[in-house]
Amino acid sequence: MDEIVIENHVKLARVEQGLTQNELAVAIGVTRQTIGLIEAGKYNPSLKICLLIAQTTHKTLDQLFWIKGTEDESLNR
Amino acid sequence: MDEIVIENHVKLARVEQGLTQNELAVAIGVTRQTIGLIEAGKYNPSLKICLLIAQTTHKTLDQLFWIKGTEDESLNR
DNA sequence: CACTAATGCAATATATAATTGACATTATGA
DNA sequence: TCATAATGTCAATTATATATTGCATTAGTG
Repeated sequence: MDEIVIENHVKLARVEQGLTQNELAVAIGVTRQTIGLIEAGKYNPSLKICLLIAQTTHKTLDQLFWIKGTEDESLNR
Repeated sequence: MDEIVIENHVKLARVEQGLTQNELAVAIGVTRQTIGLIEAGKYNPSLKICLLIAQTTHKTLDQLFWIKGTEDESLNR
């Protein structure tokens, strides 16, 4: 369960909505730092935060997050 | 960020694959208890575990997890 | 019924996500 | 160029996910 790498399009989705890291964070109810770390892929967020990011940015979970090397990786934009 | 309720179809997906909680847990590299708690909706798993469950059960994240009350809730089966 | 696999459920321990506060750096606009 | 917004990052602390162990309960199967 440890070797995998998670990639995401959170930054892309956020910018598309014209939101700053802080605005997204406040909308969801987390800290700016948490958003920054998630965007940087620095850690492994909770499902709840992922779902709230998806809801706020009008994306699906699958569009936002995937395992690096997944075959359909190029599909989620 | 706290009032929301997360629902999931992890149990359904696991049974469809003919796996026990323990087999799924071992395949993913977590504990049986972790799978049991996730299926029971008792807590809020990490994205990494969610992605590994999706990969192992051949489901998408969106098919497995959603916010209760989401309009397209009836679509993810 | 007896035996075992599968699941549920606690208590405690550990790892790590997430917060808080602060400061540095990089845009960006007046 | 100056000012400020936005982002990066770090240290310290808190909250919580996950592991571990053990035992109880349920579901099948002989």
